[in-house]
Amino acid sequence: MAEPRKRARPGRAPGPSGRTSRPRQAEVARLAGVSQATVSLVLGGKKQGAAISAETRQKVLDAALSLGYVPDPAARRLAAARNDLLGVFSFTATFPTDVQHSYYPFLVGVEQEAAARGYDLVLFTGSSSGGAGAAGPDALSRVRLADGCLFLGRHAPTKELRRLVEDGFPAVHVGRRDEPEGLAWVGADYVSASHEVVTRLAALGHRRIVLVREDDDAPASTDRERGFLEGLEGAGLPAGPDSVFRTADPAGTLSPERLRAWLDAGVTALVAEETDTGCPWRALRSAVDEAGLDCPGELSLALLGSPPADLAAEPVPTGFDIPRPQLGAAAVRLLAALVAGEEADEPLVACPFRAGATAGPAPHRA
Amino acid sequence: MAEPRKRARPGRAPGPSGRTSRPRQAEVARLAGVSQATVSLVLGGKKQGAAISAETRQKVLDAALSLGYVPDPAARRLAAARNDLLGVFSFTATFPTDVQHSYYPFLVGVEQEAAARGYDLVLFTGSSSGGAGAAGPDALSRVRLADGCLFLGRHAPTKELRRLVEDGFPAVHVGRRDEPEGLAWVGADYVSASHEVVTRLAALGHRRIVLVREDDDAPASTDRERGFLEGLEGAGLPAGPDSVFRTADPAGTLSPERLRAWLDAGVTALVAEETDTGCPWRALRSAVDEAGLDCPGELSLALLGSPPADLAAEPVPTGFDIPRPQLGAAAVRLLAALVAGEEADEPLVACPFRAGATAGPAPHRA
DNA sequence: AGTGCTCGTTAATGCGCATTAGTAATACGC
DNA sequence: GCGTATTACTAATGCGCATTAACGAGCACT
Repeated sequence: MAEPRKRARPGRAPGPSGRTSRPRQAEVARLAGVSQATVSLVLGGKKQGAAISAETRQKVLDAALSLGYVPDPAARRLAAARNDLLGVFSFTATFPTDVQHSYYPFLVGVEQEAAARGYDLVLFTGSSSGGAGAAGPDALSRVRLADGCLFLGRHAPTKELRRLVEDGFPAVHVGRRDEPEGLAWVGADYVSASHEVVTRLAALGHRRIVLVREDDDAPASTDRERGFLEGLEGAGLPAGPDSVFRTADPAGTLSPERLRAWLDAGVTALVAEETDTGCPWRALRSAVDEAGLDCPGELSLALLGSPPADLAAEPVPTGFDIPRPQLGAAAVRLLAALVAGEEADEPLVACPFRAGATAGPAPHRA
Repeated sequence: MAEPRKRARPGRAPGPSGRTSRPRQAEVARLAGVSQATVSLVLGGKKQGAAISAETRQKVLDAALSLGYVPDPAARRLAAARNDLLGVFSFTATFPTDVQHSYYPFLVGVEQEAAARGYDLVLFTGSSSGGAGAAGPDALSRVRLADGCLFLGRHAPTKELRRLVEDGFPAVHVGRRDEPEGLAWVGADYVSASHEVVTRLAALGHRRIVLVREDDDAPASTDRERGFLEGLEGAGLPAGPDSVFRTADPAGTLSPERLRAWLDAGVTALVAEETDTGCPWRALRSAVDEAGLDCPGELSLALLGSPPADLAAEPVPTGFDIPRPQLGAAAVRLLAALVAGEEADEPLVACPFRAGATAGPAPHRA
């Protein structure tokens, strides 16, 4: 018969201090003079079925408190229960040094909502699974430690996500996503919001409006373009193929000359999409400055999203705000529902219009 | 002889799809014609001791691949008696809406270092343990589910922290801290950095320098004051009790008149400490503006810390930078050492001097 | 007194994996 | 030809918890 081995256990203070390891249910049970099963029933027991006398319950609670007992999340999980942990997985560092595309605003909402529902958050990182980036095919599977997981970032590996979804693991992507079929997501309603921006511009008298977007087919870009085009249509404006300008190399091609050309062609308003990097908007602003154009006067500008932090001030861009905290909160709500086995869905969050100061009445045609 | 019950297992695909649950090592073993233990050895085996023939190893790997086996992290962690989780506990929301005192810069370092060491992060929040704020007396107990925990924020409850420390739970506070004796911490070397700032000012010819600080006896404030006084002493300057000005209500008492009075008394440089709120510096700046003083010309200003994000630009304050990411990383290193049972300590992180543009040579006395 | 309850508690079991003692098989030495 | 290494693998065990069958005690009826 193998003797119980003594493994080195982390969490146990080193020898001299004489301290013991984290308490287990067994120790609580001993102290309370009951069995381990009883402890489990008392502590785990939000449930009804439990028939525990008030006296016993109290003894157990006291013992647990005095020992500072806290259940082991892994064991809880393994025993087919929940551990009240929600994962957050980003496909880049969650806290990038480059303050640009950070998930901070989402996390504000995520934290609040999770806290309100009694969940703690586990931050997983793409890179942490090996430092060398892509890691194994199980990079994502670490999230299974939690009851469910939120996914942030554009470049989620579809294949591995599909696996999680197929296994019925509760997963929610922040941002619209078609790829792994069946993956739940919450997203901002870019279509409606973009539509509205165009409608407002049209109401200001603009007849020729051009969308500047990145040359990337992320859903976020597609949605904005769709809303933009629908907006044009709704306003009875022509929507030719040259209504949309794609910038492969934004800084290079979006030149002051380009701007002049548009103006000459009758364009009076430019709409840029917001992205991680803020490239289109940045390029637009600098081109306008270089060309020496008067922004609300000669040319109206709008931004389909929130401006990057570093140029949020001064002329507040006309456009719409992405309610990121609300998005984060909505994601947590959805995830919590999935974890609970419910079938909730609340995919779209509305983006309020932001008046700003970069759009004005269309200038009278020469 | 209890019959194996069939529990509803999360992570198992629901019935109709006909999917079977994801494979276990046992299935891989069956397919490869070996035992579960062998599978574990092959798959888990970064270790040396394992004696596995190349042929068997390959069979197992093939089988695992063909079944798409991924290990269950919960089981892995349970069996390994470690969960590779480090806690992060803030005494306010970790992601405050108020962008002022955010822990973001720390988290950058914390995430990086934790990732590099293969730890995931559990985010606890003061409020998450009950919604209604203070929660039970065991609010802090939750952190025990991690292997160790980082504490952020000024207002950590000493009593509960003491409990954790006494139990040998690995805990590290970010920021110097005496209170619960034995609590490990990492902090910025405010003393040396403040000392240096004063030395530099003295080198510029300033003879009378006043420190503006909050009326709070946090270690961070105390340290700066100490460094400030030592700096004066080192430069052979007088350090009377009126060298330090405490602002109970900063905006109110730090008036332009106050400034004038200092100037009249021969003060040529003011040094403000940095705090969560940035109050002292903010008050100082606005008083100087109101008084219509020429900053580097008539009066030199220095900030003992990094400026708040919203007024980081324009005249970059002379002073020192707090290397928060490095602090976060150092905290994780220390915590990891404690978890491993080592006795490492690396408490102080140096703060580099920032030349800035708010300090210049002392004006010639009239 | 015996039968049928309900109530409170415990013993037993397994989740999926890592670990170690142990066994079978082959190689080596004299 | 028999002990001793060495190699390649398997059986058995437990991590900490949730779950459930089973059990003893008390009580109300026949």
